[in-house]
Amino acid sequence: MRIATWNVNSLRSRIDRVERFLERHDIDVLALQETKAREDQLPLMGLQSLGYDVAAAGTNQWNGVAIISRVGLDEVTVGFPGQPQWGDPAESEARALGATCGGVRLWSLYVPNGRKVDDPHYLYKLDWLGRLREAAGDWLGKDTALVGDWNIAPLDEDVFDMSQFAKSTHVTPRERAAFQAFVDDGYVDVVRPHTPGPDVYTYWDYYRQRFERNRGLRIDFVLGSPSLAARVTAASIDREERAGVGASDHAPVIVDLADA
DNA sequence: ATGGTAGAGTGTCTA
Repeated sequence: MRIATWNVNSLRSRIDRVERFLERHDIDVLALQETKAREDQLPLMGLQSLGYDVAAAGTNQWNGVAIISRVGLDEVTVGFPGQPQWGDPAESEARALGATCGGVRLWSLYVPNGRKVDDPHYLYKLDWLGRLREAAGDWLGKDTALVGDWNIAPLDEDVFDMSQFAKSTHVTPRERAAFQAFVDDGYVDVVRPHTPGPDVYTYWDYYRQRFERNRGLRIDFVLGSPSLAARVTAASIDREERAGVGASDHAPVIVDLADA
């Protein structure tokens, strides 16, 4: 089974790229973030004609998560137990969607950005991650994948220039500790071992031709429970998808799983 | 410190 995660930065504006991506890589399950669409705005027809079911959460113009699957889409859950709220509850719920697809419990996660270190959104981000960790502890014994845009660059090597992030979110010790806590609990970054070398980035800002100059961040991750991590046979970052006119600012991350 | 680009959708907000 081949799963993928992609911060698509608007599903409606990029539906053609999404459909081509699914076909090009023969994807079974795709988790999306920043869909920026209400349920009634989802472009379903092309996806369904390709054989996929779609589940989504999101009601505003900034967040939104979805799971697209052709191997089953069961036990769909909007939000995780204990998930903190921010503003409109519907906005908060648009950041986590769980579903069981082909025997794997998959969570499409859009971790709060945090905005600025002195912004209340930063504390919301830390609280959100802590609550997710509490909930995810109960899923360690199953085939679980926590995938999506974590809005954290855990290591200096995940950042094109650390000096530019001296006062920024995404790299602070508290955010990195919040990420590391999942690893300490037993969740495994299943992609890094399969992407050796310096080209680890998954996100390049639209500003200042950051992609063309390869000035990126690694903030999109697939964390697997021990039993899921043991099934991983391959993983890659689809940098091609970030190129050209009409690209998202994130690249998709792809993971292959052996049969259970 | 600010600005640069993109997407939501019309006046800004978010990233």
